[in-house]
Amino acid sequence: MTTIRLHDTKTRRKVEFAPIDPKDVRLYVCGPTVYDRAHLGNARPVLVFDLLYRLLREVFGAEHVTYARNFTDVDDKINARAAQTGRPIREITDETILWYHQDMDALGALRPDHEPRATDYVGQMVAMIERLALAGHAYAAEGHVMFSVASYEAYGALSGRDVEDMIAGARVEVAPYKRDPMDFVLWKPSAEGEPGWDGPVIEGESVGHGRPGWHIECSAMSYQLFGASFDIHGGGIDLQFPHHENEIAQSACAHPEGDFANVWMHNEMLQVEGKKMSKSLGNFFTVRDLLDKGIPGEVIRLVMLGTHYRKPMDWTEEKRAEAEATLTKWYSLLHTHGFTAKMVRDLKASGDWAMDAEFLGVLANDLNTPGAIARMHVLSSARTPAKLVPFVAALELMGLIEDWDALSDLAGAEAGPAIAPEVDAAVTALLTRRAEARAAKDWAEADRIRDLLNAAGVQVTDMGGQASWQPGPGFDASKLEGQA
RNA sequence: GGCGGGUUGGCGGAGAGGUUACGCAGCGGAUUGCAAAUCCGUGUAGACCGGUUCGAUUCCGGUACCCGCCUCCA
Repeated sequence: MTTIRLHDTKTRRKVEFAPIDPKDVRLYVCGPTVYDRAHLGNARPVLVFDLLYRLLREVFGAEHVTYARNFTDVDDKINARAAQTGRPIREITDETILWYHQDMDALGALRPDHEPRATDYVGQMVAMIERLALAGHAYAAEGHVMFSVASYEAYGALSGRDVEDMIAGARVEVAPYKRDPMDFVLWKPSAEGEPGWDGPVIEGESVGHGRPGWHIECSAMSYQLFGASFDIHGGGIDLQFPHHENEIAQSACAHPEGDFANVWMHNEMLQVEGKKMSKSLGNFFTVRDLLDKGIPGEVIRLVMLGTHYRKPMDWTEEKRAEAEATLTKWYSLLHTHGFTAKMVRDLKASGDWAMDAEFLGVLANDLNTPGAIARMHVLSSARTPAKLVPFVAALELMGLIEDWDALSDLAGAEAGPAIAPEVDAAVTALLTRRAEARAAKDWAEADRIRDLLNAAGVQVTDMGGQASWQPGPGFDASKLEGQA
């Protein structure tokens, strides 16, 4: 069996991945707060952990891996959006979840097995908060329930921080209801009109109407779905502190019988043309923006996987173009070798389906996707359908082809603007004249016609004595007027 | 102020203490009437200064620069 090695943030070392139960490998990833379209940065962890999910399924068997990714559907940003638009919260979160699914589906990300919504687990959160209070790790104050950081001595282990240092840094929020500046909210009161639930009962007294703090949801939901110990917890590096540190504190104190997550994985951030993506710099865009511009999801996916997940990744126009060229080349290659949905099905059924061991080994080495892509380039140099099978298997594992019936569309460059019949007729007429000139070996005239067409952005290709054409960059039919 | 990450050839981007990353671009060649496409060949780079070592781009220390987190954030 392939050995998977993963970089564990907590120990800052690469570890051999040994699941608690190989028949039930459990992966939890922090999902989005659903108040708006997912931006490109949101797509990075989705794609990184989608690939981890696929790798785990490949190695342990699809039926032995469970992937959970939450939706945070209770949050001040959502409340603000509701207040600002006058729309019901549930309508906003439902709509955003729908968008999220559409956009991530377009990137070829598999749906997780569980997508728990925070609001469906408030009861479990309340129970966990009460449990923490009973064990002396939480206290009620002014309608809030706070987690007492001082009660958990291992606090800071994940992010390598020292509580004393952080207080010295003086960037912690001081609030009157905090016993200690580092303490964080488990439950907070809701005002009139804000979403709220009956709060936990602490020392025989109800805390009152309110809503959960942000961190508790992941602790409660992962416990409900996976139990006190599970294998991998993932998310963006920006969540390492405080979100994940707080999750650990809550889970470890509420369920000291478990280990919570054995391996912690964090992806680095995304930049755009060398700069942090931000609305003020004007380089902020959503996944939908890119898709609407005609950039296929596969292209976005290949660009993302072209940088190792633990390094900052820069989204650039140049990378987009290179990824698009690579994919078009690969899809055309398979198309010309006659790959179809049926052929792939038959290959899988016949036992001739084979995963390249080197490819899988590279990928299993802490999800080295750039290395895996490099290996795919080597595998793609095979020139018979049978020898291309390892390449095809790799392409599938990378999630770069979901629907083999779409191969011909993918292979034939992106469907450009429709060609008007009169333009087609004009080009064809010129090509006919060029064919006559070529037949007469009048190369000067033949090249003159091709130059003319090239000037209008028409790409002429001579194949097997036949000339064909496609609109290329800078295609402008008006330049052909009067030339036929 | 605290914590962490990065610096690789023209560009992107990996692994590995000593032997080809890979892709794009470029250059040379095959093929083609010429092109396109394709194929073959071609690149000794590793911020700077020290140290360890028979040998370091790869390990250790320092310097410089860049970036992220510490506040909602993937």
